[in-house]
Amino acid sequence: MTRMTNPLILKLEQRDQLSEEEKRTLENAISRVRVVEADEDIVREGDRPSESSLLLDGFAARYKIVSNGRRQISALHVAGDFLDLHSFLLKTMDHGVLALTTCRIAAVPHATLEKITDEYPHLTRMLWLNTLIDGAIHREWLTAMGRLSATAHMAHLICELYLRLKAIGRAEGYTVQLPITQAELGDTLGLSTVHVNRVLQELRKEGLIRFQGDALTILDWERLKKVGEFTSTYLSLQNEDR
Amino acid sequence: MTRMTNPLILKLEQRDQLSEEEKRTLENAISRVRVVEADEDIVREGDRPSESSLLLDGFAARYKIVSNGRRQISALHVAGDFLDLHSFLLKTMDHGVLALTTCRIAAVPHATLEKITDEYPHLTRMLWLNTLIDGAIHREWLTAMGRLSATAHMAHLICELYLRLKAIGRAEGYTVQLPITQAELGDTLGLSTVHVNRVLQELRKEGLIRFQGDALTILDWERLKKVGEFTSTYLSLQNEDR
DNA sequence: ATCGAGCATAAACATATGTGAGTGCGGCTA
DNA sequence: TAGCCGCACTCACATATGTTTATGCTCGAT
Repeated sequence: MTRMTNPLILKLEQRDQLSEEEKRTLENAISRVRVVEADEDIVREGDRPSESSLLLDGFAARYKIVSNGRRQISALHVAGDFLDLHSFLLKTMDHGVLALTTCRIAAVPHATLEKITDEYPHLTRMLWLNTLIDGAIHREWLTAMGRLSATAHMAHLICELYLRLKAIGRAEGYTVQLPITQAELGDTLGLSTVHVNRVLQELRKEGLIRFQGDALTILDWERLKKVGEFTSTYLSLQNEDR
Repeated sequence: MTRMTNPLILKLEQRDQLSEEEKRTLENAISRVRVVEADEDIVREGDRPSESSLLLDGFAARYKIVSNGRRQISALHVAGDFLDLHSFLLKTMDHGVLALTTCRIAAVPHATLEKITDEYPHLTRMLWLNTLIDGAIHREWLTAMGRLSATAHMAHLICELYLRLKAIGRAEGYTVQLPITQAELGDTLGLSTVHVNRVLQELRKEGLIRFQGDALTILDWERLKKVGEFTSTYLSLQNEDR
């Protein structure tokens, strides 16, 4: 993996500058890369990982199954995201992580993370920041789920995913590849598959999006943002001293 | 404030041991204590705090207002919780924090936090852990909101609050003081006030809880846990090396 | 070239939860 | 002591979303 293509570094450098040494440290932190096929578990609930998984390519989801077999997805992840950085300190996984598409995953040993916290304070803060952004996204999803209509919630999610994909260079104009089924979107939004379909029809009919196959195009960014009551503050896309 | 009563230290020591020096450092981190009355804002959306607020006593909530004036509470906080530790690295508040009761609040300057990250790696990890637990709670709420019935969701919340209050020594047997109105519970669960009332009636009728005034008593812990599909893993109440 | 699997879509119907408009209690405040 | 205000609680009715069942694509496998 060359430095230029490491999506984690890309992600962090949008939030603050990294020194050459910090970048080198991050690259050396990766112990091995594996491939997980779509629909396979990357980490399971109850696991106590000794390393954290960094998603290099593909789409993954954190999820939980409740008693009647229903599933809730609590996070969607794209290249550059850590899938379970929290397991470094939380130890036991309270949810599973699933590959939505074929995923390339790098392993970062917890021992290495501990060493980073001992020796590289600023890099430690940047990793901490990474988990704080996850938390900010959780809060935003909670608000959308609790207080927005299904349509607004979907619009909100689409805005977020578009910006996150754009931030790692995976948008072409207003089009992104989003290989996520309507059932998976339902599990993300807390909706039934049928209702996801209704809501997508509505967004299409309103001329806000096009979504055929995996290609999602935002046709009217301003109106979509308005429908989804979306503001991007919580994604911390600004470069600041941290 | 004497060491014995510092609820943050109490909280962290349940998760891992702290050295005397770490405890002293935490205590010295507090620059001043203020009191905020019920229904006042502690931090506002859009603020860029230069210090983080540690709740010493009282109940507080993180919240967001959406366009039609509806409110969603994304976190409930009790003594020992940081209300906006994340603002140390996220910089801009993407939500507000509100006092639900009279609150005693200690200020911890971000400059002090930065110094801690430079000099005390283990203490840094413990603060990071603190925010990771917030994140774990968010994920659990997402699952409950998306995939549990209103009744189960309420049961789940009650189980969580009971354990969190017990963990800081604020439970008497199965009774806790919970000075939260039904409207606030609705904003937490994403429900209307009317439905909160229905759901509480049901839990009472089932003999699971008693809730008069502020006193909440769990009458049948096992069945309440079952109704709310509650397991406490996500609260990280175990003591481990971190 | 055919088949099957997975997925998007549709319609009819069911229901959990929301809305609007009240009542009444209990505790402050004057 | 009276009056008010916030809060718990109720009822009748409205609706957003769920459920069940089915159809027909599309694409990969054989």
